[in-house]
Amino acid sequence: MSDHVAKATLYDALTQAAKALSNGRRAELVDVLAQGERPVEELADEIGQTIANTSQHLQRLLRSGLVKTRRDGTRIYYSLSSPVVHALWRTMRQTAEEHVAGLQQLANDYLGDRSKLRTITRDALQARLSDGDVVVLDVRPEPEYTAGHIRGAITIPISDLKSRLGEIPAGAEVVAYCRGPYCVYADDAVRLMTRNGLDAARLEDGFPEWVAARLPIEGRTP
Amino acid sequence: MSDHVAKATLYDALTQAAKALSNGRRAELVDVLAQGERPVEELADEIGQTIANTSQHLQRLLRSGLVKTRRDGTRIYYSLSSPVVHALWRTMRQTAEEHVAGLQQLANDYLGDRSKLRTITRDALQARLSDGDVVVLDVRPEPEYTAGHIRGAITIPISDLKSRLGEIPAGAEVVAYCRGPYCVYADDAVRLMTRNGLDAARLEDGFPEWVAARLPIEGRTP
DNA sequence: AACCAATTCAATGGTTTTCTTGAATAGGAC
DNA sequence: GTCCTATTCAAGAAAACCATTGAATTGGTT
Repeated sequence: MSDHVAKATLYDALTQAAKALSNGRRAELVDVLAQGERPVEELADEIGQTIANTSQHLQRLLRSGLVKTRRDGTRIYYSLSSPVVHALWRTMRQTAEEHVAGLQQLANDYLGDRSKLRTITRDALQARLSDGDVVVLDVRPEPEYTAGHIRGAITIPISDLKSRLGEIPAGAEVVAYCRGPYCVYADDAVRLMTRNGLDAARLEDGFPEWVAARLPIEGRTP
Repeated sequence: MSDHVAKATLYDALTQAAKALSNGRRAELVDVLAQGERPVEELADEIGQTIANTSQHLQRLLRSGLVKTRRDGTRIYYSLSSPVVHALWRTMRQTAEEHVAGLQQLANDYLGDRSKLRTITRDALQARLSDGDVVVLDVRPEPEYTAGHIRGAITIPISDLKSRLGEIPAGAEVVAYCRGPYCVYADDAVRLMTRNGLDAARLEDGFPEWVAARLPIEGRTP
């Protein structure tokens, strides 16, 4: 093999990870998988695609090594191969935020106006956790809470929140969190709780970042 | 716009940076541009493509915001928009190294056997720089040396090295460096010098990593 | 103005991606 | 074994991507 061809082949291989993440649907999948393992059908539902199509995207991720699978009876659970994959996704996001034209507008279109939402940083939340005067509320779908959550958090998925507001301990401030900076669940939760007279704020970014910062968690996530 | 469409559009936009880097030729371009700005014709030569094709790849990078241009007379110089772009390229590379099957084999095919090359870490080199008993040799093409190089390094492009071996100060150990871990120039230089009785080693990775580590440089790079 | 050099543009054809649809497979329950 | 469920496979069409070719632009030089 000529040097020229060998070089081209090597650089083609070096871009495989980028190719795997260069599709919006696969990016959504990685965003969900960063919360923990999930079976194909649930993933298809999360990204709003057919099962066949989702399966093909997942196999693309599998071929490039970014995810792995585990069979349990008739179900096949997908999960990220390692924290490096989530780090790549975060770096990619950051690069897009800084350099891709029009991204801010698209983010606003999807996320809505966040200027009126009170947010709290990871460090601030951790500091207040030890004081115990704050309720941490996980509003992600139940399987993601089960797979792992912030230590001491309670779970009320956003879809149930309206009818289960009464379960939230009264008196303390509520901090809601979800999947990350581009997830709207916590936004919706804070708006709903505020309208109902609760003192609510949103944790900046989400659970995977909490894990990456090595802050205390509990649940199945190792 | 429905929420569903807005979300898909946002995630599509978030993958733009990955899409831009998801092609081997564009990855090679970023690797070269990480050394400093270069005009189109030289870039085409570096990646072994036609000028028209190189121009189109560069404009793809430009549209996604990863590079910027500067006109000087009849030439147009391309450069990376910010250090974030190089960080993305490094993270991408690292992810591929850890997860893409067969990458090690392809790297060996192109880089050859490195086991007999002595290498020195960045920190070790910096420590010895103050002692002054080491010659740092930049074997990249001249324009890249001019754009910026390790403080105190001398330049002999790999293409000229054989006929200019006499210029290397005798007596001291020589440390050669080039573009990064996937660049063969320093490898070739160390082999050539060793065959000629010089005491030579290769700096692990290359100039962009030296810059990223905020070690001393000189030349035009800010 | 005429010419030249560097770069971009536009059109073409071949390849790869992506989604859809419907059939095939593999493990579990009866 | 037969049925059921979760997932994968296979085939096809529309769109995007990529290298090639030759023409068009833009700024500089004579």
